[in-house]
Amino acid sequence: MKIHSFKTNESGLNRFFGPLEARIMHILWNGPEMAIKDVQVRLAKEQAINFNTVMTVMNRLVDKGVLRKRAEGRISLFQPTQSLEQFLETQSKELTNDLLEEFGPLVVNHMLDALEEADPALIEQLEQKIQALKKER
Amino acid sequence: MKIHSFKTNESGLNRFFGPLEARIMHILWNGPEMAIKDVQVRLAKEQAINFNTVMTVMNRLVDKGVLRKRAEGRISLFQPTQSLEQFLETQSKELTNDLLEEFGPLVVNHMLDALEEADPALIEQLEQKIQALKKER
DNA sequence: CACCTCACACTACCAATTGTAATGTTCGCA
DNA sequence: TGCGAACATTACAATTGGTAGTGTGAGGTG
Repeated sequence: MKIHSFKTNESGLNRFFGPLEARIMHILWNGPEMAIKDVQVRLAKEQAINFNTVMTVMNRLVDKGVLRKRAEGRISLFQPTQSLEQFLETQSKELTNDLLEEFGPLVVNHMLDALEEADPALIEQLEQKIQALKKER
Repeated sequence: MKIHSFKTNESGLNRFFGPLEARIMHILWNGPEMAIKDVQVRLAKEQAINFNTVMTVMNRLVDKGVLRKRAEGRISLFQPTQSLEQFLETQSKELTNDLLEEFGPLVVNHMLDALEEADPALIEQLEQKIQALKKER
């Protein structure tokens, strides 16, 4: 399975995951390989949460392919299948492709506006890349 | 209400709508203001479909703000609140902004690759726009 | 005038997704 | 040898989208 929806009314990891899923991924991405208990304890620091709830969601994340589960004796250790950077890289690439594929020229028109608003320096960066690409040929 | 999610595993209008919703929007965007019956008849040409099913989904689309409903005597006429062009414009803009906001420089790195793959001419177009923007200042 | 039909409203059910949690099972160790 | 921790199984609730039955009201026709 994979991520197949990008939520426009959320932000951060919540764009890709449900709220509990997102908190779990956040923990796993900012720490070492962990057992369910470890995750549950960390979550419980903010909000009491049932162990089984955490287990269910984590196993679902395994089914989705974003977590890897490994048996270590009688406990299971979990870690993301991709680093956060890889994940964002993959997602942003996929979304960029999808956007271009779906909207083509329309998106090009927005890119500059969006870039300027987000960070004008990015426009420079983009131009550099275009120049580099041209030289290549 | 509005569109909250962009599906990466679908294409076309199905990225924004459920399958039946998408077919309904397609019809409404490619024809005049219509009654439920009109839409149902058109849909039924491909697949038998219950009048009430169509009505329910169309009313939900009104709730979501993508259709406008207008009483004409005892029948209701429906039409999109935005033209298809406006809708795609809005969506692509929103998504582009979201993407930049969420990923910033990461997306810039992908844009060229994506552009090149989608249509190399778009890169030209983008460069033109950058030049135009520079002159402006 | 009674009635029938048609358009619409209301309500409900199903499947999938996500959060929640009770109950059941297994296995190591005290 | 039986307890407790970790895991498995199962299920329920809310939400979203597809489906459709039943109820209501208004207009035309016999």
